[in-house]
Amino acid sequence: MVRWEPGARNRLRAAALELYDAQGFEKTTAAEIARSAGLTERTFFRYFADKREVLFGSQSAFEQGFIDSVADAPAERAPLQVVAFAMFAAADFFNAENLADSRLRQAVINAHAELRERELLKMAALSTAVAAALRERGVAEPAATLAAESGVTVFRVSFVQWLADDAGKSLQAIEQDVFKQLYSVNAVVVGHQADSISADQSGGVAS
Amino acid sequence: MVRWEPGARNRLRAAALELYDAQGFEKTTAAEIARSAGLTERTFFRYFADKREVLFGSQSAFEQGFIDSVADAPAERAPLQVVAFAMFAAADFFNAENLADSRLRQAVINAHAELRERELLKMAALSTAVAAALRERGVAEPAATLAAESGVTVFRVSFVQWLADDAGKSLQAIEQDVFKQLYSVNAVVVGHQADSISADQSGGVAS
Amino acid sequence: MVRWEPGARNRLRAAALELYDAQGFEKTTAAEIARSAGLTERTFFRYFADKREVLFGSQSAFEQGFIDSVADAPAERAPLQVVAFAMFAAADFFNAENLADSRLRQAVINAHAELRERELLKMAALSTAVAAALRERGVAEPAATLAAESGVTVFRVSFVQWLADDAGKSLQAIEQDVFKQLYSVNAVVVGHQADSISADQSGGVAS
Amino acid sequence: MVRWEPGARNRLRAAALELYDAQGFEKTTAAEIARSAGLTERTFFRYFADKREVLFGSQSAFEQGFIDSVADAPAERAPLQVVAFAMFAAADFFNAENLADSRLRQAVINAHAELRERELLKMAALSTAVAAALRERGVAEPAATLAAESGVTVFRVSFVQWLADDAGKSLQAIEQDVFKQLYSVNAVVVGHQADSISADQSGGVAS
DNA sequence: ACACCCGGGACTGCCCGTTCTT
DNA sequence: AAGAACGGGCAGTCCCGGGTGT
Repeated sequence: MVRWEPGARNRLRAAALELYDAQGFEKTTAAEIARSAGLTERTFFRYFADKREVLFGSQSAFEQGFIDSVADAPAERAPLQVVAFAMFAAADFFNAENLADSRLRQAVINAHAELRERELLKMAALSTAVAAALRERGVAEPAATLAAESGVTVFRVSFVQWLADDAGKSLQAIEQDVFKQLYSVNAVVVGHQADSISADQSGGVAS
Repeated sequence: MVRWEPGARNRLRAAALELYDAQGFEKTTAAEIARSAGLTERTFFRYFADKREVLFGSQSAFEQGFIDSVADAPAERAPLQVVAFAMFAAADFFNAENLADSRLRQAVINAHAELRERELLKMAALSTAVAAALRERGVAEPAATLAAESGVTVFRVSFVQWLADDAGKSLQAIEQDVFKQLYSVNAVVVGHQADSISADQSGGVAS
Repeated sequence: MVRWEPGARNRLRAAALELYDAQGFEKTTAAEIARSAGLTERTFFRYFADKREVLFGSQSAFEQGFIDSVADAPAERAPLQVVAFAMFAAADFFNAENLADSRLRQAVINAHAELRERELLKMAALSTAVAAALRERGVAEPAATLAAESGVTVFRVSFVQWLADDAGKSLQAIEQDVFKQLYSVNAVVVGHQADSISADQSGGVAS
Repeated sequence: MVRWEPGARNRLRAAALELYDAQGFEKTTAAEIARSAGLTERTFFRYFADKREVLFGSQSAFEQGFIDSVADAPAERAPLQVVAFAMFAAADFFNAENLADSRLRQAVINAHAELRERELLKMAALSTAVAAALRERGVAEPAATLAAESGVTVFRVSFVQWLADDAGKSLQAIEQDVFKQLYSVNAVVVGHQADSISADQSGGVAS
């Protein structure tokens, strides 16, 4: 007898996802979801803080894994490498088995600005937590925040590719590719970038 | 053609900011804002799509400047330098005159998750637009998105510092510093980062 | 023990009828009705789909009785007689006890086109249901619809007379009279009506 | 020389019909109709009292013809025959040329209860006017009302058939058929109907 | 005759508190 | 302890109308 996850919660989540997909997020009322799960609207809101949260509550394991892995990363790594390590470690929360579910969920989110907002908030919370974990490791600001944000950006870009990819490439493999791309983007001007930038500025933005 | 900013809009914005600051965002009703501006709730929603938008509608000039500057950047620049150029160019939308306003506005936003959500959405829209502008310049994906996201991240970190800074340092100057930091974060492993990362992974994430 | 006074629905209905009568339907706001019943506007709309429906929700027992009696009518009756039977059977929903209420309600309805619209819709729904019940008995179209509409028309005319009548005549008795009148109206030309009509037409509408 | 495009009313009507048909009546806003006609919402309401009226304003010629024909009917006719005469006379407002338009319009009306309400009100007004015209001819109540309602019912039933008919039968011809059916419905019990009805009642509704 | 600005009210949906029942 | 029943409060959208300018 599992007390932790009552059936009601999952029934609500499944009903919500299906209805959001079928008729759109805004056209689906909380009462409708509840009815479709055999419950009342009031009960829906006892399980989920709001109509959006029903799509976001289940990612906490991934997020926790990401954050914990920052602490568990080998010492002596540069901040960005620590984030990469954690990101790779957490990648197997998304695998071939839940690819279809992830695609459906993401399609629903992408279709509605309200849901995008919530997703961005979750991502921002993740990157804030990662930055905090980096500071715990002794990384100073703003390096911690920059590394954390960069890592989360790589994850997002990779995730989109993973969903779109039909060749069955793993999320981890994609992350590695994207990470290399990030280095390329930054490496172009390596060595003199800071100077060239300020030089640029003095000439280019004569305010 | 838009003739002139109607006074009603500005009165509503000012009233909203003041009330959000004084009693909190959620405790302030739209009717209250409107009344305080000498108008009705109905008029409030004619000007602003929702209660949050009243804090975000006025940034479009900055955003447009940012995006346009991407197109106007000198040729032969690396993507990240283009973004930096645009960011620097747009920085003077925030100056000593509106510092106090910006601080107040940001304090209100930071205090409420709902407003943070909207801000994140605006930032995401900005970075999407910047990425598109980069692609117009011939930058391929995912480099365009990575550069755009990195640039917007730098802007955000810089903006926070600018608001916190009491020494009167300009936003542009701060942006230059943060940009250097971003290069540092990425440069640590320059030359062998990609290999070291994949090597890391094969040994480090054998879950 | 009880947090709210019971009978919210009835209180709302009573308050609405009184206010509609006193100040007119349009000049009465839903918020006003609710306030007058010790409730909020939101609750008013939870009980009644719209501001008009508050005057029409309670007739369903009568309508159901009307329809059911069509099915219960003795076999071997002509369609119009079946409808008459059902109409007579349902007549005792309106008696001396609720005459005053019915008069007040009807006065309010008659005074406002919006309410007349709704009443007509209810009557149309009734006659549609009666026609369907007739078809269940084997009556073909368009006879079923014509009989149902005729019956409902008789009911309406009778109802008006019943409300206006000060002699205390029962609705059923009036219905019988009106029904006879309907036969008279139709019987005048019995035997040659169809021919005379078409003949009429060829000569009469040639212009 | 003309400052505005002429025919605003007709443009609005056409735009409304198209939008009501394409996306439904309720999902179409007045602002949308106006925009689609190159006008403002305010102008829409200057032409049409409400959103429904845009579908009903053009029938007045038919209604006037119907009513006038009651007065013009040959003397010495029974009330129901007078109504029939008028109905036949007015029938040529609906012909093969406007059949398609009528079908579209009716499909839109049938799809929305709000529009059905308004149509019923127009029909009720018509039958009231016809009854008044009959009284002018010396017909007493309730015969006038019964005859008028019966006639309008026949028209409605006929109109539905006309719209559904693919054989190109004229409205007038259909009206004649339906009128015969009405006589059949009433004639079944001719001669003893009144007595049998009251007898019925005394025995049949005693419960 | 049309534009724009604004008010006012109907109505719906989200989200919440409390009470009663199982 | 879960859930139903009942009601409140506010956001937000739409219909409709008045007023003013051009």
